[in-house]
Amino acid sequence: MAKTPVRTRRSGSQLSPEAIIEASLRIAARGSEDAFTVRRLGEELGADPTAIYRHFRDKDELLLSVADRAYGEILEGIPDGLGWKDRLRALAGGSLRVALKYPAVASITASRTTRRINEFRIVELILGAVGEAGLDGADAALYYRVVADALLAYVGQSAAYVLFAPEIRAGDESSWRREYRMVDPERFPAITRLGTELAEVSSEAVYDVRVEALIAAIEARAASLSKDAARA
Amino acid sequence: MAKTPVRTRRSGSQLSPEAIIEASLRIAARGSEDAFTVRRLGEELGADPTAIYRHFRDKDELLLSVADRAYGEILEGIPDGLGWKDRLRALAGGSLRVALKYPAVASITASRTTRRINEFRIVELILGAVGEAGLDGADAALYYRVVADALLAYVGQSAAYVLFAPEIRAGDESSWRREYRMVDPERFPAITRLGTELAEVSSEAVYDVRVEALIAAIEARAASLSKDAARA
DNA sequence: CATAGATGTCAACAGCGTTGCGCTACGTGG
DNA sequence: CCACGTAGCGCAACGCTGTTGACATCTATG
Repeated sequence: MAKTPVRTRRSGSQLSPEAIIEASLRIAARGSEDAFTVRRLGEELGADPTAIYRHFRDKDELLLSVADRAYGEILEGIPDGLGWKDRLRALAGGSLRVALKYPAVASITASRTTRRINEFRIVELILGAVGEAGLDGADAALYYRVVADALLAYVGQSAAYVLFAPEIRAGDESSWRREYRMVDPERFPAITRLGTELAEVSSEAVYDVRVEALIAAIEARAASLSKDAARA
Repeated sequence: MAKTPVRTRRSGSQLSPEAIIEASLRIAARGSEDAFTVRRLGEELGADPTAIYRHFRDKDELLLSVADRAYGEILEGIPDGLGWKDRLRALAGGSLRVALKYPAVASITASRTTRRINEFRIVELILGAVGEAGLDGADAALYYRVVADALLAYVGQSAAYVLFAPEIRAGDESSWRREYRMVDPERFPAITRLGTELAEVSSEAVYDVRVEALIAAIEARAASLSKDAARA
């Protein structure tokens, strides 16, 4: 009784958590062309869809595992030896890149916690960066959350956007060139005046500004702390 | 032949776009206790679920209309006569409040464009604020997008979070007090050291820091512009 | 007054995540 | 070395989702 659950993989076993996670990433990488469903996953694995439930409690648990694998991919792209600012920039850039590579995963996981190894590594990375910037204790924790939530929210939003059906995306994208050009100039003078510029803003530029704003906020907090210390 | 579509409501008509939107908001306001589905909406209206399709092409169009109504609710809460910073703060606070009031709507709409009247008004509000701060042209457009995307992303993330089934949310929330307390201190020294502080960060504080970081970024950009102008 | 169009009901479809049952084949205890 | 327990998998099915087409009704208008 109370056998220790044996970890030895059966030779006859066709599936494994690893194989399922990799198949999930392959499907997720196809973006909006291929929905990430349990049935599609079974097809990809050449097995019955419900066989997945022998390896993961439900789709949510699978998703968290897949997400953590994606976190690993982000970490791989961050070189050693960077200062804290460049480390955060590399994290931000890598997060967006991986999120857009696996949008189906990123869009669902953006408001979740995986509680798995690679998430711990990213948390440690951010905490290290804000610590290097000069924050500690409650400040470090607060600014960790600011950075983490901001990155997750934005990459999740971007991922959800590229997941939309092409016709929906086309409608949203053209709105700056259509509906926003036909507003009443009396009521909406700024929109009317900046119509051209609004249509030309690139997502990359927006992302850059947001990442730099985060870094500046950390720097400002650290500076105000050292000023207080000097005054005392 | 090419009749002008008559706008007169039929007396026998039980439903109307307005009534459907209001019923949608009632359901959405119940959060995770009551799913926002077409069938549930029919029940709320005392009508057949598919009757909705006589007033909206599909659920997406309904959702955009509902979202724009919610945008109106945000605008109602913003008093006149505020400076640009306080206007942005009021917008941020109101957005979060309304998003958490109707999470089902906010979580889906956060990466969309409604192209409707109240969205225009919010765009005009933000453009006015960044203009007052001293930005114009491409700069105003860029920083509009920074503000709008940041607000949408964060309130969408928050809304999605409160929509999760209670047991999922409980797991995520307790993770800082469980899994994150049991990590290997050798590999994750910062997590180990800051475990207590990490568990105690409040979402409100995180939101405040993010909003102030946005405002600071706008201010910094405006300052660098006026410096350039003075130098010339 | 007749008719065309708008509105609502109903049944049904395809797709989703998930569960229970039955079969097979393996690893291990006796 | 054999029998047994069970892990792994396939199959059918359930309840849920958004959506469609056929049909009925009722109203405003020519």
